[in-house]
Amino acid sequence: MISKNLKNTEQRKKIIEFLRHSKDHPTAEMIFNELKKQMPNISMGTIYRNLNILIYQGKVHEVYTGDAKRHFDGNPTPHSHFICERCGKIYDIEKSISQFEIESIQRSIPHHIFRYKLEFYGICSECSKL
Amino acid sequence: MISKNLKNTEQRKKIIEFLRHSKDHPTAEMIFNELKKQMPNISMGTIYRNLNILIYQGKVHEVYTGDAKRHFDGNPTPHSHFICERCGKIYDIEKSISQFEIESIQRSIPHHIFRYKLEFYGICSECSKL
DNA sequence: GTGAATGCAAAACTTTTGCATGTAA
DNA sequence: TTACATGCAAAAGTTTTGCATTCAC
Repeated sequence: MISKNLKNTEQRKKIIEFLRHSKDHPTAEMIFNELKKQMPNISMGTIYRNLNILIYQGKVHEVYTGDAKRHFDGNPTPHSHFICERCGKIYDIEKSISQFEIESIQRSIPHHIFRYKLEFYGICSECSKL
Repeated sequence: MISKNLKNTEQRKKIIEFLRHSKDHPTAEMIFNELKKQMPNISMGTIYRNLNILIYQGKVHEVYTGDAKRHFDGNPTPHSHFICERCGKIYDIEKSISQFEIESIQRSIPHHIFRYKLEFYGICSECSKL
């Protein structure tokens, strides 16, 4: 269970900050390696514990690419993803589907939608060149 | 690398068949436990090896619910998912977004879309009652 | 002061793999 | 006959957890 009285630790702040500015959807290990430069003693346990809190709070989202690792996304603006099946790279896509479509789907089901995730899979423009 | 001359083994047939008829997006372990009733010696290695082939072929899809396990979906008709954040249950949603929206997004990016995945998160009607 | 968070290491899990054997085509 | 597939067990890899200590409030 996640406490209601969270503390604003240096580690947590650094993790959020890093994810806010990161464009490449890092894994826990990538975050760990990056923050270790500033905080040599930071541990994987701390990374994962904080990521799970941030996800629970909705401040961070996960992207699964099929590479068996979780990728984390701290971009606060609504967007979707394109995942290249050749190189595994994740691209942000600004354009999303219309609110109208979402509302239409919401009306058709008895469940209460809080948020949604839209992911595209294919071959990216870089890989197409090869 | 996956061979071009796949063989139609009893195990592979049973895995596809089970997924085709399953409505509840089982994990590898659930598939294993189910098929073990008919084939007591079937192994997890076989389950995973086949699932990965079937995914590669596009006959089976994966759903990530946030519970750290992969869930598998052999429903061949186009559909999206609603994932309950309380109970973790995955519901199929028949209604999807219009082809027009997808084409519009395709035109806005330089990458080549093969397929997409749409997932909704929230609280399901069962959990709302509690 | 007190509950929350950290670092470290061990444990828990899921998924993959090596290898000898079996089997579909 | 010969690739491909299986079963078994071990290995690999990611994520979680227990515990003593530290830290934010």
